[in-house]
Amino acid sequence: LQPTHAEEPPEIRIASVIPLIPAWRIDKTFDYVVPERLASDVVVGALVRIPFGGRRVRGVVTELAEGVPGRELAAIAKVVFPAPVAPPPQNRVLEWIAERYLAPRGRAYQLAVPPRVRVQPSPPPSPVAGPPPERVLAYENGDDLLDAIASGGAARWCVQSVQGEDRGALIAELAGAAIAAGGTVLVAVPEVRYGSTVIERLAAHWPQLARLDSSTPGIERAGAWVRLACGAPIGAGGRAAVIAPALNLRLIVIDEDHHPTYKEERSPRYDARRVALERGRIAGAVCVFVGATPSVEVGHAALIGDGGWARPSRALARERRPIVEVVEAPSDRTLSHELHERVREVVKQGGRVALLAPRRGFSRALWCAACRRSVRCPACEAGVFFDRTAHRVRCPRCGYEGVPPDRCPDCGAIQWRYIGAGSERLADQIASTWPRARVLRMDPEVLDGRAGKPDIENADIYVTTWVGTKPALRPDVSLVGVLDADALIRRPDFRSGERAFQALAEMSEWAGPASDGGRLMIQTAEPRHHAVQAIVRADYRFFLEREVKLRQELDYPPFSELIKISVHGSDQRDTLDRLVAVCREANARVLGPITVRGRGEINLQVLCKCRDAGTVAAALRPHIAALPSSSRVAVDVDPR
DNA sequence: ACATTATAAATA
DNA sequence: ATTTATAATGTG
Repeated sequence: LQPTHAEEPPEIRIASVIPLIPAWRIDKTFDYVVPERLASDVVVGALVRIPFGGRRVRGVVTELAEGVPGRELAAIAKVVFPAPVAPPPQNRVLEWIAERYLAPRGRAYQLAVPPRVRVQPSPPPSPVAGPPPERVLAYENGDDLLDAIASGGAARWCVQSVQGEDRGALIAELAGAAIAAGGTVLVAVPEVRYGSTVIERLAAHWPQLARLDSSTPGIERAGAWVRLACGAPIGAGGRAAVIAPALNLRLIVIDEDHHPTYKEERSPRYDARRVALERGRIAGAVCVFVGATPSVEVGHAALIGDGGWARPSRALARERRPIVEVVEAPSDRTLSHELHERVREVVKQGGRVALLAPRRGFSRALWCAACRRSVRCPACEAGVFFDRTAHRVRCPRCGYEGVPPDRCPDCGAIQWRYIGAGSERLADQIASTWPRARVLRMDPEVLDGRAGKPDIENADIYVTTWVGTKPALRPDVSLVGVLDADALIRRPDFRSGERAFQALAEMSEWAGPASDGGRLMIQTAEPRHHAVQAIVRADYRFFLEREVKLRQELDYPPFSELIKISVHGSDQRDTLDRLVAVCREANARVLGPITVRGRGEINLQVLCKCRDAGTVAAALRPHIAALPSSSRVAVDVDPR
């Protein structure tokens, strides 16, 4: 009856692969034949090597199908990594990152790829139980949080940790709850140079902790990656930890979510906090933000009941705070009479003091190491600032700019010192005021000096800048003096209030509880500012409610989502205008353009306020993809 | 006529 | 990103 088709082509297995090539031209998948010998290893999410444009590149499998190819296909050469790096539902997170942050898919998939080293697959280690819950139960709603972790499913929580809390131990309790329920855990910590106490605490509980932070060597990171992909119970690292592989993910923890390092500054410019929420939603995991000063975005969600909020009792928060004094900042001196008296008292009693001077931008003065004279502007004799990255000197008064001289014009010495002018001068001044006190400057320059760690335990007065105050390096002090809180409060940025509050809260924590003699003195011209008052009251909610109101009035996050677009020179003005038109078409409100000086070049910049950045990003995508590679356009979704 | 270099197009 | 075909420019 039916004629037999003698040459019916047989069905074969076809894999769709996204090549790991960061180009808009390759923002799509390519089909390959799966050879019989690789049939069991080529799964969705597998990292493979494929022939591509006359060479071999790596790629990630996004789809598998049985069928008849519409054209002749090349074959997958081999599987590169012993475990899939982006199995579903992980691949959906990567696709989401490519979409939201306007990156070619190949670049987004690159995030899922471990360091380039050969590793062996490993059987999942048997899960070790965590510490029993104790600290978390001291918080309001702490029991509900444990229930949420135990029962599984997507949820978001804000854990507003009390000042002085051992967050490593607290997070270990949460992780223990997830592991006890048969799930796995990823913990992200701020990426900082001097290590993370939270990771050390976790490693103490779980020797098999998969360490992904940048301080662990590449080969070990690749090992951690494969262990997680094979089902290891817990991994921890910097912002990249939120895209690490995990099987049966139940809990994602973001430690100190206000920290700026959660924003990736290279493409794809993702915000790890936002990615964590999306991954939690997709994977059905609880997303927990832990910190003493949660960002306004996280705090606002907790405030309006979008997710849970575990917080310390008011009594506990007050018990942990230092005595806080707010004084008028003197205009003629650096130390007010009140602060001067406190320092004198403490030093007399053999206690220790920390004084904080604000750092002025990234500019430093240039000093001769021999005669200690600073380089002056040849045009107007004012002191010049030295820009280390551009290796140029600039005069703030007349705008003179030039190459720094080879040798000192006064004594001919060839050795220069590049020193933060503010803290250097302050340290000299403090030392001459209290000649018998040992004064130590704790700037990054001093800490990174080849002499190793300075003797931080053997000084009476520490003089430092905001950036020099990494928690890991803080010696015990009984008095912290903030010389100029206004430099924080008055910065020209809608997050200045938030940043000021967070910085002051850190200083409050450094001072320690009043019961141990801790005292914080803040010099400011705005003693009634809510960032300052919230520190006095040790009341995060006090700050949050006022800051949220301001954000709402100005329609800034969390009431809008931001996209920042910048183009290189003013000759790109029409490119920018076209993109702005697209944003407006997508119902974004556009501020600017403004001109921004960055590293010698002048950029044009606009800021888009969007109801949903995702839809505006989707509208922009084809236009960005079609731009010639010569046009230097940077789109930053969720800028910081 | 043929080598060298810039440019665009394709990559399964 | 890299290769490859194609056009453009240069050289004896």
